[in-house]
Amino acid sequence: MKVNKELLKGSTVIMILTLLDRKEMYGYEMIKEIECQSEGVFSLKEGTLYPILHMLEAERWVEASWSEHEGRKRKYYTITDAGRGQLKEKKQEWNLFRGALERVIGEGHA
Amino acid sequence: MKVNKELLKGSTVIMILTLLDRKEMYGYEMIKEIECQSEGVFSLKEGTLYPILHMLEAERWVEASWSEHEGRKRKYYTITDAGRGQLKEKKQEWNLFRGALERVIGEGHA
DNA sequence: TTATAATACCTAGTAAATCTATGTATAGAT
DNA sequence: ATCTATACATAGATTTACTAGGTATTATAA
Repeated sequence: MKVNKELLKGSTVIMILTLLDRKEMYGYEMIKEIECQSEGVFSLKEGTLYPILHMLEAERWVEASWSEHEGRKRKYYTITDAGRGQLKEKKQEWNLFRGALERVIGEGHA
Repeated sequence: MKVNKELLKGSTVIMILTLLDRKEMYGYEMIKEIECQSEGVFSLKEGTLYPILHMLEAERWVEASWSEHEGRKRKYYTITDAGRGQLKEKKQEWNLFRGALERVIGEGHA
């Protein structure tokens, strides 16, 4: 499929980039935030999130820096300009996907 | 993730079951129909569709029967009651997923 | 005081979904 | 005669996310 292949990856990446577009965050915090904001629907696993964060860093869509908070080491991520561009693209992709699926399954008039 | 894992499979299955809930169809026809109704966004490959149809049949969500039309053999699929139940469930799942994602990425107020 | 839960990061291996590529076969158009 | 469209099918590769495991610190409860 044209969009969906991107979407499975996209639906996670789009959430991460959206959070980082609001403020810098660390991985563990993102998991809790996504769980909270989605009202428990998404419970991202660490084994899912961390590899994605490393990929985002390799793509230069985010930047990471270590800092210490109350004896704990945290890796804070910030979004880059390229990341903001990607976010915009992925949001358009999501709208395209959602619109197309709903045309097929007939939401809005069913 | 709780929903997404189901959704990648689900987004295709939900479309197939929706089509079959309207009328009986054969595989090749479904590909063209989905492509048309989604305005070209989804172009399901045969290598994707046929294994799914066989799975749906094994799950007893659809039933298949061969018939001939102008010298061509077609395998027509019809939805079962169990299939209609699944369709209802998958539509609820889609709404849950869409709602949760949009709460996180802030559509509706962004 | 010791065990457990919560915080905070990481990776290897596995499972699941879809795609690519390929095969068979017929009908119609060029 | 060859190419395109129709119509089915499967094997293997790729991609994505999960499971399961590992390290380490702090706070809480038994």
